[in-house]
Amino acid sequence: MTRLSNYLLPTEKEAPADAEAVSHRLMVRAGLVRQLGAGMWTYLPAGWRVHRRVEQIIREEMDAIGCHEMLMPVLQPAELWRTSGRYAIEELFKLQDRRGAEMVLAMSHEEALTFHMAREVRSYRDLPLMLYHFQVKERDEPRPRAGILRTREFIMKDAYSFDRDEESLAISYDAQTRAYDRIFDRSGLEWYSVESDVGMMGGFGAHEYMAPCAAGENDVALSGAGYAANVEVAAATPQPVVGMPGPLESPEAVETPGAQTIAEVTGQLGVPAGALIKALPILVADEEPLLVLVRGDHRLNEIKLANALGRPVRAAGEDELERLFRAPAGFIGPVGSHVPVLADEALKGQTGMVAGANDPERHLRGVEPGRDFEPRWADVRTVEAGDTCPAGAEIRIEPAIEVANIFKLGTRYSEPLGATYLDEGGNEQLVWMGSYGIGPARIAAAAVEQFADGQGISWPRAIAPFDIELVTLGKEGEEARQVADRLYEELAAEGAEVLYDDRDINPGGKFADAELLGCPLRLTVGKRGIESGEAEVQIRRGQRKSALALDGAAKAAVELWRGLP
RNA sequence: CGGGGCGUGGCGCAGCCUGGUAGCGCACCUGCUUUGGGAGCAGGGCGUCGCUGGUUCAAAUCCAGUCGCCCCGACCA
Repeated sequence: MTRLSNYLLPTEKEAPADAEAVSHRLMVRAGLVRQLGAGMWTYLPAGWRVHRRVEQIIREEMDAIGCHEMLMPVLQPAELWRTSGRYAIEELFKLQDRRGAEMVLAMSHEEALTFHMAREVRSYRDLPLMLYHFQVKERDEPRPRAGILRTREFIMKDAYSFDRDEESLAISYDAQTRAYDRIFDRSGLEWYSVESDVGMMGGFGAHEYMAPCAAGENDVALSGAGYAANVEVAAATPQPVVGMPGPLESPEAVETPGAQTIAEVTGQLGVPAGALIKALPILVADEEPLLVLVRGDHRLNEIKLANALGRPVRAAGEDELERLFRAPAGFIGPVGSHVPVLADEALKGQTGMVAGANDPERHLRGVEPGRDFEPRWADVRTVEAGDTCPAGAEIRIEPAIEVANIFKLGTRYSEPLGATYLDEGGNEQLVWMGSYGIGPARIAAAAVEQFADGQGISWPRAIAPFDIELVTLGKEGEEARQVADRLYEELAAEGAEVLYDDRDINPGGKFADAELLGCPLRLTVGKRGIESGEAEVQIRRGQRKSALALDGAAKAAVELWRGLP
């Protein structure tokens, strides 16, 4: 029995001054969560109920595809992470025990589970396997933010698949995909899955599940034709440049004294930014200079560049510019470059372009890639709103929270940790792995973001802290109290999870708190309704009110609840 | 890692520039009234002013250091 008079639900009229994100403000105000430190959050009872409901949906769908729940430690030997090659990660918390033995706090559990699989799996007959757990992850985030959206400690459902080969991995991956689709459909979120970056550490296929909302940390490129990709990897046809200058027989120097930025050059020469070649000095693997070219109105996408090269990249520093590129900052250009040149596909076939002349006083115009210099070509620019997707529809870009990701790991962990099996022919083979994560807290936060209104939270019914909030306007001993007490029992008998506001405060305060907390249905029992034999029911989303006959009200309310989103 | 901001009762803030023994709203407690949209009146409780050191007769206020928290960017296996 959950009576508000005997429950910890500390609501606040005002949000903490430092809370910006809608979910951060509302979850604190509604009494769901409280902060303990930077990126460290406590779930109060109602908040934890939300988390557990999300967990339960995930649990049911994992179990349904033959993925089995287990539990692994957060505290782990450092040695394991040295073996996998992940010990150097800065986000990894490192510590020592009293004897000085080195330990880590796990930020995910690939090492631990692969370690076990390496010992327990021996034969092709033992595979495939899918396992998961809900466990705390610890990450020394450079910047925790937005309440429970990005924290240093959080609970993740992480599943891992173990297969004989790539084909079998594809089947496991498919099963997980189907389970994930069902999980997000059931959660009541607005969501979609997108292609994502596979990262530098191998892997060869990845999707992220995104929940669009203002507080989202990711930008997603979408089109009406169904294209959906994280801008980290999105590819599209660029918009044409209007007002391009005509071609020239050969590049021609023009005086552009001191013009260092795109704006200054376009201003002095009277050409659109898209007519310029932006030259970016890049260091590949911290040592090799590379001049990367993008159209003047485009932005370089370092992730796409790193993926195209298969090696990490970073912008060159000022001293490295002089030393390795032998060119002055701001005036660098591809014609006569001292270092290799890589050009973005958007520059292919372009004529009449303006490029730096490696000279502070002038630029070159009439430049043609392929004629005046020979670059390596790759798609390395950041997609923009208004570009065209591969199916021909216009791209829009919107922020979204990454609520889950699925990833084909391949043999990234089985190899260093020695997870192998013997095939039918008695040959030792590496196990093929996949990993599949979901952040329940992010699902909760995304739901708050997506469905909040001026009054507060409006939970999808599947993950609300309670199904129904029952408000009585009667005090101890009054009829409205006795009728509500009875209704509470009837609702419970119907299987509803009910929060009963039996506090002795003004009606306005109860209504305001109920709308702030956002349970999908509110039932109100007051003197006025009793006289006409009715209880009032309000659907939180949209705040539509109607009357239910007190006789049979519980059944009717639960029926109504079933039809809600 | 770069930039910016903030630490004064549970929450939101004022006071700091110009040093003189801490205040407002909400919340909380008691009583009476009120009871379908955050109610009224009266009374009351709660503060090492983040911490340490310095200047001074005197520090929330000035100086130095330090810790914590937030925001923007970078980063995010």
